[in-house]
Amino acid sequence: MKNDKRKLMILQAIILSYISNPEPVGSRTIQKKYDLGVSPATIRNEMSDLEELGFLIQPHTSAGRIPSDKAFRLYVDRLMELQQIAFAQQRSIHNSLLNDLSEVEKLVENSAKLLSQLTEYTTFAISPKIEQDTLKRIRLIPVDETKTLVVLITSAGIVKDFIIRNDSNIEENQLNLISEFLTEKLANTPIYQLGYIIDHVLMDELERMRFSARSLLPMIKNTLSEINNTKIFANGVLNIFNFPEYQDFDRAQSLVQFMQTKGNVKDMLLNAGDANDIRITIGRENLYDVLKACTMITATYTLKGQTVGKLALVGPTNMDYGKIIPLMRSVAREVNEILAEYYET
Amino acid sequence: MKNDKRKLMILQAIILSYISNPEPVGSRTIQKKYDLGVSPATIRNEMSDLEELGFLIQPHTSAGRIPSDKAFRLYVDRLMELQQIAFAQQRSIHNSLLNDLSEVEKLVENSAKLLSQLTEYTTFAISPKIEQDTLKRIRLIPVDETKTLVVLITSAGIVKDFIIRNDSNIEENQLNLISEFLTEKLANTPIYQLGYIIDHVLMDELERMRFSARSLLPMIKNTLSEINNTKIFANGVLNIFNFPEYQDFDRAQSLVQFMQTKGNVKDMLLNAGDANDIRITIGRENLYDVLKACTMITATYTLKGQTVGKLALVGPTNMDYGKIIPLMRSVAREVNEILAEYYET
DNA sequence: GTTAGCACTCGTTTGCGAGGAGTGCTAATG
DNA sequence: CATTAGCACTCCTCGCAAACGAGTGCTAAC
Repeated sequence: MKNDKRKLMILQAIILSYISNPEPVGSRTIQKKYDLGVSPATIRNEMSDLEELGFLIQPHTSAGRIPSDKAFRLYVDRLMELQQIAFAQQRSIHNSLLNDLSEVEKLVENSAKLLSQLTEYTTFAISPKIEQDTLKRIRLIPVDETKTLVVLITSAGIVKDFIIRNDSNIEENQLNLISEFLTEKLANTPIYQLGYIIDHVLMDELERMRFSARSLLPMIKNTLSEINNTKIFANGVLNIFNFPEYQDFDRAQSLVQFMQTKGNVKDMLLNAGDANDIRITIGRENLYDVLKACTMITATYTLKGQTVGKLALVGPTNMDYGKIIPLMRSVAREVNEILAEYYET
Repeated sequence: MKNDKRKLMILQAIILSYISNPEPVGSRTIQKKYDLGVSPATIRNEMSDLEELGFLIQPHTSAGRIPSDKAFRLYVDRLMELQQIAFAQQRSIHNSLLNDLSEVEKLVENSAKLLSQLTEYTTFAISPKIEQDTLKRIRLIPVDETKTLVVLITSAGIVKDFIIRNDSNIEENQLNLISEFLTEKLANTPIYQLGYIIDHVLMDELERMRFSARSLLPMIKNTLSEINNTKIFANGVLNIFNFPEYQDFDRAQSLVQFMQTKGNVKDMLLNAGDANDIRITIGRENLYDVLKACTMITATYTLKGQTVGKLALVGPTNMDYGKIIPLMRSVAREVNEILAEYYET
């Protein structure tokens, strides 16, 4: 097979045809659209061989053939030509991502949204886990008599804030003192350890220091667990209805249902594994049943060598890989570069 | 009509049947399911009258009849019986909403999400506009050498924060001084005026005061416009595919398309008008063409007499009003009570 | 006024034949 | 001996007509 150039050419022609028009491809179509210098009969013979080899599937006797997952895998690995991204588009991706750098989370969210717009497929992103990150600064700001804003800044420059309620009014000065105290005590502590430290180390100290605000600490501790929630961003879930494999209403809906459930998507992304480059899983290669008619492409965002987020694209197995892959790569690369440039400190 | 009790009973029976099963209702069905003590022939005569009066519609000669928008309007206004909400459910709504009180925006967002889960319909919420609100406090917090977190707190207790970049490192002390200065100067200024004041009043003063941070002000001003964006929260847009009126793929998709566009939804909600109680628009009563096969129910969130947000539910015209309306009322009432209790200060 | 009876309407389902796209086999060809 | 023309065969799709049935509207009887 590896050396049978004509078979590969025919397979490629079939795949190209199927990508641009998701219908079974017949031998005459190949001859007409991609003149390979042989007659339909010859092509038929080759197609028959390709089917035996598992690269083609015949929906029924008198239909043409469609490429199998195995064929797309071969195509992606060896046959495909990646399209060049236009400079203008590259630039527009870059600028679009620079639009909101306020938080890593925003950047990740926007990258997924952008990719969905560019490809018209479904995309997901998972926000950075800050558990491993260490605290850099904590600040308490009065909102009103009964509410206090807690702002956490991690060493990766990620900002998290939440509001807690106090039993009684606390003076701004007090809060400032507490902020300094907490920052001093908690700086460089990994986020996931904050709760423990607050419980076992700080509570006593605060008492001794006669801060009036001892009641604040448990509130802060309780909310800490929530901010650790990794967020899932989903875009263009509805585009699934445009996938050729999902013209069947019920199937599409069950996939949509799956995608709507954040837990599923989270598992899916976390299971996708890390990789330097993008990673492509085609059809049955996917772990999840509902995805076995889709191709998923994932990329990893890293900051200081640590994985801080992931990007995933879900599309039909007959997507235009030559176009989609460079787009995905481009978005992922830009994000990683921006991360390095603006958040490395 | 008003006095024709039997007609009303028959109409009600037809509506009930159509609510539980969205298919044209025939005279025999009515007789069998809702024994009214008369024969199908009699019912047929009445149905014929009801059709003439505009309450029933016959899809075609040999089909049963379906209730018109006018019929649902009558049903909602005069025939319907509201179901009691179970105490446990009431309680679960209450608790669910109390879950995250950190921001008014969160509360509003969660209320819509909750309502969508409870009803399995599509819901929207629009977040409070803070333009009219006044600034209470502004605080600058260093994130790292090149980034500063700006936290705004409004007098309604709404917190907005964003990150700006500085040209050069600014000492924490400096930032504290600037925070105090800005808070002093800008407190009680309506949010929408902040930009103007910064430009025309503060720039000079800062200069005189020799703060090193003059460059921060333009950045703050530029970002102000963005945080003013009223946010739209949409939930369960996909549930539209379950509406009986939208089994047609293209129609459903055009509605979904409409709903996905935040601008449309924003207009829709703002046009819905304010009201103390919920407001129901059925079918053609809706302004928007795409909604003319839907019922929209809206509620208003108020704080200190001011509208701070809105909640909307979009479902099929044959929704179970007796169940949905109490749910919607309950969620809206809970939110308003929580607003009054926790944010009134 | 109510109702049984019945002819009539019209959408839906079912079955069937024609049409057509495409294959696989066979035999001829260079 | 690989290639190809020719042709029978398969099987899906489309269109159409007949059968079906849910429901109506009218009429005549109660």
